[in-house]
Amino acid sequence: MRLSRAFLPTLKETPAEATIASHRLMLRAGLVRQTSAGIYAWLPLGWRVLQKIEQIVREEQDRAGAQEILMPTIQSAELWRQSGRYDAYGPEMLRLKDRHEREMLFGPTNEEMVTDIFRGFAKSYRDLPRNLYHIQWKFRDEVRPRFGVMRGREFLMKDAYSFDVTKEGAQHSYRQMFLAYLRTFARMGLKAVPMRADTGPIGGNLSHEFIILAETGESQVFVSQDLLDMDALADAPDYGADLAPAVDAWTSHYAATEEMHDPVAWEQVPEARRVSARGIEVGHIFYFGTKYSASMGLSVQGSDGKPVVPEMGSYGIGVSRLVGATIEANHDEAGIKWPDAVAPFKAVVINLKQGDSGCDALSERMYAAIPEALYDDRTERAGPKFADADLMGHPWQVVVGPRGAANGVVELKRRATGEKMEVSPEDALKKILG
RNA sequence: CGGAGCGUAGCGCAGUCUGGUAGCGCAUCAGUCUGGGGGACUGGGGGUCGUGGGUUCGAAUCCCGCCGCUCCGACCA
Repeated sequence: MRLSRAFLPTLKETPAEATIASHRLMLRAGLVRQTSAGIYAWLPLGWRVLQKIEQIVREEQDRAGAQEILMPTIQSAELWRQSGRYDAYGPEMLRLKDRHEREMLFGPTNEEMVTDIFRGFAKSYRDLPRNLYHIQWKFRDEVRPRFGVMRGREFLMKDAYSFDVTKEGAQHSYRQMFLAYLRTFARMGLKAVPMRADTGPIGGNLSHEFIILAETGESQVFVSQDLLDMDALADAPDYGADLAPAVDAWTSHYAATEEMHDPVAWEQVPEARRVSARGIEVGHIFYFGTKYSASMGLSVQGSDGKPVVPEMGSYGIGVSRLVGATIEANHDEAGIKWPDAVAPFKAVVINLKQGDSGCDALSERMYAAIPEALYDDRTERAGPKFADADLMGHPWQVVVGPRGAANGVVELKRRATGEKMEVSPEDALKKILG
């Protein structure tokens, strides 16, 4: 994409409403534009990141055996009355009426709907297990939206729902998602820590939160360094095998949020290995048994001919929140430092002298050779180009200036480290594409 | 939901206390010069002062209602 024609509006000054780093940078780098309290429009740069994250989530869900569907944002109140949650959910649920005065709602989550869909098809224990997920916009009418997309009212979420015949089967489904989540966040360049969680209003009795560490996180967390040293991508799980050992390896180390913190157990962790930090919740998984299947009349015929009420779990990832969380974990004073996997552009080619034949030719050549490159072909001076490149946070900056063009070299800058090197165009491409 | 604050040009703000017909920086447009970290000069354009009402000869400014947004706390994917 050529910057001279792109809709990538950056701001020199920070809009007054933004107080935390990710919100400030998302507005300044032109990722989003706020349209109401807690509601955002996604501009090209932000939308690209959102799609990158979504795609990683999708690939890891599919790999773990979940199947993608797409359920609507608007739901009928009738469905929620069946589970008893229509009255229980409270003012966080946005309720509306259609022209026939039928009560509707903008879905804050989809347990009822997916159970309704599933019960329409599943008749036999042979139809289980299944895990269905979708990536869809949710609305929760937060009392106080804040921190930009990190606590918005409308947000993009991946939510998966598993159906199993037995508790053991449900545990297996839970573990599949547990491991899939670790891989998902690791691929995004984030260090996510699973922590035992309170089950909250969704119910059930087995739950973990996935929290990434960032200085500006909203909750206090306590975690053993041993857990932080583990590599989620070390070996790909065999999702069909017994996953208990793999999950146990992760849950055997101490990790807790402030609410679940156990000072006595914490004392058992060697002092040098204790890490006390701030965290941002980016995922949450639950096993909740037959809470919805029972209340909504989902049952299948078992191998003995008798009805079985499926065991369920639900698994959420805050996709839009991850954009903010990634920035919280990867930025400096000048701007964003995108991890390669989610960067909106792989590299920016900065032409320092637009109109100079040498610079133009070399820049065009670099631009053509790099897939997903942004080309800063504006007739700006060097200052604004460098500033915007740092602000937008492209992993690589390919700087083409008159001197370099004459000598056949470019300057390559790695945004994450600040490292700069003068290299031949070929070596630059090798590093970027390699 | 308790407490506090803010709405004036695209963004950041001054002007409001003490009423007299709207200003600064950045951005933007035209031109000239410049050309490796948000450059300089010259000349332009752009504002229902959130909104409705009231007071007044006269309201961005005073009074009342409403709307929107933000911050702190409680709550929460």
